[in-house]
Amino acid sequence: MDGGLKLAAVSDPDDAIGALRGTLPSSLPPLRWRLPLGPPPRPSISSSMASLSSPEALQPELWPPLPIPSPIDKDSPAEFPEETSAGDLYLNFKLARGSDPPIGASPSRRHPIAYNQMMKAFGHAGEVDQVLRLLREMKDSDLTPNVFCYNTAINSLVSADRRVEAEELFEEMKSSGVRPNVASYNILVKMYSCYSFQFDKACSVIDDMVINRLRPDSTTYSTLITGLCRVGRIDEALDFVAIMWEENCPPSVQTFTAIVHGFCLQGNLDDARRFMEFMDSKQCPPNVVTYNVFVEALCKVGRFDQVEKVLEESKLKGWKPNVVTYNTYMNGLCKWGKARDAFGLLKVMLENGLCPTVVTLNILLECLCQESNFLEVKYLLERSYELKWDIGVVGYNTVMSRLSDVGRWWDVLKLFVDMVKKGINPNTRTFNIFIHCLCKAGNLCLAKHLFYKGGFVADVVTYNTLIHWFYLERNEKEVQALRLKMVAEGVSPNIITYSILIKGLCRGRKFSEATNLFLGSFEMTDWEVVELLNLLEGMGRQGFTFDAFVFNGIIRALCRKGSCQSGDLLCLTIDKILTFR
DNA sequence: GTAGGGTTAG
Repeated sequence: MDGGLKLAAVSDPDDAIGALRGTLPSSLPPLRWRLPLGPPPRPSISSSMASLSSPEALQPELWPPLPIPSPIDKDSPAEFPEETSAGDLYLNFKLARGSDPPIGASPSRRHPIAYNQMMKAFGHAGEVDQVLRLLREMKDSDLTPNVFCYNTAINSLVSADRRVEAEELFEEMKSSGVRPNVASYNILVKMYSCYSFQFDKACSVIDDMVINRLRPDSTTYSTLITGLCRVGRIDEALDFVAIMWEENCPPSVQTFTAIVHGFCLQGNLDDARRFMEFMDSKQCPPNVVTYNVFVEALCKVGRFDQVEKVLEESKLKGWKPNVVTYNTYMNGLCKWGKARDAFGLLKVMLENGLCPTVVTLNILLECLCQESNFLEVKYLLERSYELKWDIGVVGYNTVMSRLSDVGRWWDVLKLFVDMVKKGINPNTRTFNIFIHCLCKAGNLCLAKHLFYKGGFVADVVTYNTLIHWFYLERNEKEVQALRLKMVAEGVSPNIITYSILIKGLCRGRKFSEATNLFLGSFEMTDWEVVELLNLLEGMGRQGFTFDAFVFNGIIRALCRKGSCQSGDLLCLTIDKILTFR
């Protein structure tokens, strides 16, 4: 931790944490690419096409006789009057989904609270531009946005990963005379800790809080801990747990769940389980969210026997599986090709009084798509409107993505039109699929036009897609323009970006020079640096040679981000460089 | 009565 936050080393107030720490992994992610923990590969495209060309190949047994859920009554288990087909099942689904406000709507009551409620609803629906429109509308009239309104708007920008705008709006709030409160700062901490993994900046925010006489609270620390755990820096996360105790701000189940999640992300299920036992011993037992995290990790490695055991023991352990638990379980089964078992879980959910949500349906849709069971999918899509089955943008994206994978561009276009006709707003991912589709179909020109004129906010995937295809065309001018726009828009590159750029530069035989240039353009997170080193290591094994340009570039990038002061990452890099030679 | 932290789908 190299940020400005000045925290004296605290003696660990809890021996158990200290004892546990001794067995924990080091704070940096493992040096080598981790072995994929995921499921076996998807079915091949050729088998997909085969199933499409012969309807007999459809497997109706994928839709086992399923019960009709009775109207939702959360207090009593659903009844199963009779067996029915999949279509009838969906007819009876009541999706737990509130309606979103229509685009362009304004609150009828001209009051900050009314505005804030609508802004929050738009933010929840991912309509950040609508949130900003309402904020401007307030400012343009005689209503002054208060700290709640600003917090809502900044938070929605952060959730959409529009970090530059979030920072600007925070400054605008201050210059408008609205004093940020603890929640405002916590939103910024979340941005730096959980979205860009710039922990030094997150700590600077906490410094600012203190300077402004605001005391970091449990949310502040939990947010910081969440980010650290997401990049595998569990040891440092535990340091902050110790600080929380020291500061009389005891960690909560949220704090601990973030740590369990950290272990799970590393595939370290033993420590995850031990940490859950530790939670029990601290009278802060794991709750349903903690168990959901654990169930997900078990699913990823295909330990469904263990999942069953965890569910069986739930009553004994004092927690109740919820919809997320079952969705997670179903998703795991689908990913491991156990479609039948996943569909079978619908019945179990209903028996337990849980109603499937739009997420459940999207998981099952994805399941069908993975099996390229497009006839079944098509049937559901065509009838979804009359069935009142709210498939939503995620469902459409799922199907469009898979259709794009198998080269059915025309069907992607038809679905796009279909969703727009139904009033479903395409999102960034929809555009990404569309752009990817255009690129694969050889119409890079139209893809570019859509990117610059399409009126949507591009994310890192959009940039990656276009950079990849322009590189294949050896169009360095467009690549350069995209890189500059990416920086200007505050879109952070991810490991895929680095990978594409390095591959592209190698193809252009300008490896050393261009990599150096490239490394100088971006600010990298610790995780990205480590992954980049792994990438270089892999390339080294394949016979690529590196020179001082490359290593200078990495070290300069590290120093730019301030890592030279902390030393750990720098030492790691230098160690790595020595192994390359 | 309004804002911020842990989990699921594309």
